[in-house]
Amino acid sequence: MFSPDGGLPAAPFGLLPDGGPPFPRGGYDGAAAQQLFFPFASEPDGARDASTARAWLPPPAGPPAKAEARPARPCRQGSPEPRAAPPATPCCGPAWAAPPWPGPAPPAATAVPGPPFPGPAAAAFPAAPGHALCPAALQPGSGGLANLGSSGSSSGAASEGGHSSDSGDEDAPTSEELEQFAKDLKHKRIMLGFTQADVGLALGTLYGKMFSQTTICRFEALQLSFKNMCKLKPLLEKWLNEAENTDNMQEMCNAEQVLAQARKRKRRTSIETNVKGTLESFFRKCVKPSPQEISQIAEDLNLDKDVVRVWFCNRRQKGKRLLLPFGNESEGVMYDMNQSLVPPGLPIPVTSQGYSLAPSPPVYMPPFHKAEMFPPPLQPGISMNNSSH
DNA sequence: ATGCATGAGAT
DNA sequence: TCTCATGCATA
Repeated sequence: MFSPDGGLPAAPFGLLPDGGPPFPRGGYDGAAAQQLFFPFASEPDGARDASTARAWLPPPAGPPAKAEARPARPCRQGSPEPRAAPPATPCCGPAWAAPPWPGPAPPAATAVPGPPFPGPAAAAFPAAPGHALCPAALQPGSGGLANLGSSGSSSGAASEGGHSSDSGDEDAPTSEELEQFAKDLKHKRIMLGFTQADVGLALGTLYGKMFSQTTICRFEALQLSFKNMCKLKPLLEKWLNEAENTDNMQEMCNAEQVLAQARKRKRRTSIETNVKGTLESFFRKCVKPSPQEISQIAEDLNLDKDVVRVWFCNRRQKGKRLLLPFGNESEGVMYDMNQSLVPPGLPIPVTSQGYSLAPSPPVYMPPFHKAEMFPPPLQPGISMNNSSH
């Protein structure tokens, strides 16, 4: 384990004079705070322990028992995911604190102008009995999906920033609905014997926009932005409806889409734990170091500059998931991503991965305001200048 | 399930 | 150059 205090690899960085703000740059502008992420921590290990498992309890009716757990395994095609055994006991709820999303449907909804998805979902998609499951057949008619086909890139759907808080778009699901749906989806999916990868593939077959296991996983775990969740929900809703009403689901999954993604991807860098710890401490000092600073850090840590840059980007993204958004003061934290994330006095939990997870259970973070922001409460031992003595 | 990477669009 | 959505690769 890596302890930020003592164990820190003597960070030889010349930068970050212990005194003032290590990095001059400010960072998070309003925009950052806008894209709300679910605050539930979804840390790999213990981070998400029992203590946080509060939000969702197994459906009263004893979850697994639920249904026609059809033995038939719809589609098996190398999806690595070990078809989870029926959740004998839903002990695995991704404990996530009260939905941090803004109650009133945020802009996102606009992205999916589709039908209102009435509670029971799917009404819009009568699960055509003999549905050909042909992508084309399912295309847009219904409405919202059309949007998806596009880019697949963030802005594609995200660009709807505006949202005309009136008229027909009031159908943006509430956080509760999303939460419930995600839960439902996962449960039913498992009951039906599909893996997350299967679902992602099926979406491609059905709607021409395929998603990875990762995305489905994140959806179920509510680890996407509210906007993103809103965008995907209709699709998954339809998939679910299809899956429950058709026997040909296999076909949808089988999708010959063996997309030859021969795109050479940079080999994933594996950052050592202690190095991560160092990066983490830098992050606590400044979430958005300047290019020069990044270079410096990279040099000091013997990492590629891009690796460091990307690390910070990802860390910021992750950070948003761990923090409650502004404007949610009632239960949230007013962290200022510009600088430190660590409130004074609060010990910094460190995961097995050496990450400091400010709020394990986000809800526990005492609310405080920007005004009360403090200087970078660096851990004594983490001093960036290796002056631990 | 999640860490690191990519790429489009926004700034 | 950043954010955001997304995915490959891997723990």
